[in-house]
Amino acid sequence: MLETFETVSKAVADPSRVRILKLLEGGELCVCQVTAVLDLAPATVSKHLAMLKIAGLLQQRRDGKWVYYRLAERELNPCARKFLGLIGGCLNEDPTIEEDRRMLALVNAVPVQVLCNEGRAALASNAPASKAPSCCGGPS
Amino acid sequence: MLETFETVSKAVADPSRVRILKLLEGGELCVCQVTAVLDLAPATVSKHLAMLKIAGLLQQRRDGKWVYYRLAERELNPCARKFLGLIGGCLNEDPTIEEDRRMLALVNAVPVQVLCNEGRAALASNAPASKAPSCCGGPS
DNA sequence: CCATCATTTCGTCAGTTATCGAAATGACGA
DNA sequence: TCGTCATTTCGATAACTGACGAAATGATGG
Repeated sequence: MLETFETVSKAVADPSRVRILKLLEGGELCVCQVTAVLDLAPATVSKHLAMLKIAGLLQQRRDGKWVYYRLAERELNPCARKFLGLIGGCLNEDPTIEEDRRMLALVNAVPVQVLCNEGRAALASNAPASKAPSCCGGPS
Repeated sequence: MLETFETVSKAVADPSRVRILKLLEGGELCVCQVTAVLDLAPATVSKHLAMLKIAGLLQQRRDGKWVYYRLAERELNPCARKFLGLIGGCLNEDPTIEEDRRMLALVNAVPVQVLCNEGRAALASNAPASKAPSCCGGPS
């Protein structure tokens, strides 16, 4: 029991992994989507996801080339359930978490295939229109 | 906020520190009492306690030579409060935690001064009477 | 004042962890 | 069957952490 608690609490005791958990509160995401939001190397993100899964906090689903992760629902681990509940009630107004949610909105506006090919570059065109002076979408 | 969460969750993500928190659910204890139960070096215990205090999970009180720690009550940190609540509902049947509680009962049966002088040796006489064959307290 | 003693801080060591790039895996489509 | 591509695993590196003994701190009691 203490060992399980340790596994889960260590999994949660890292900002990148907490950001992932908060992202997944909005529904499942594939690895490349999470990677695009966090702006980390795919290998790093994959490892974080694996750790969260081992702790019983996440579940996995494969769909073609892509692997989707989501918050564990029927997880057998009562400790993990408690931690998920705690995190659900936390950090909802944290600047980093809010920024991640904004970034996620951009990510969701792009098909997964495009995102995987282009990475964060795929988001630029849909971004807050900070540039693009000449045409398309000006105040008319 | 994320930073605070990280501090608190890292503080909780260590078995020794969780054992301390569970011990203190029974009320305040001085450093040497915690040290006797955990069977770690005083410096190590002091560091753990300091970390838990910085995270807002513990409060401190000095009484003469001794420093007493207790679970934070009026702590301003909502994150710490949530974690304390979670831990309060966890691990109550964990073998290590139960053993710590048994050891704490022995520790509480000894005056603090004696405990500080003799360390764990002060507990032997009150222990499950595994030795002491000749006199005093036989079944008679 | 000074010695004592509980606690804390300092310095160090071994073990762990987050991160990355490179290579391996595994599923899809030609 | 073979190449492509998302994901994972491997290997290495830098930073962090838990543990300890030794020294510093700080309050008590003579």
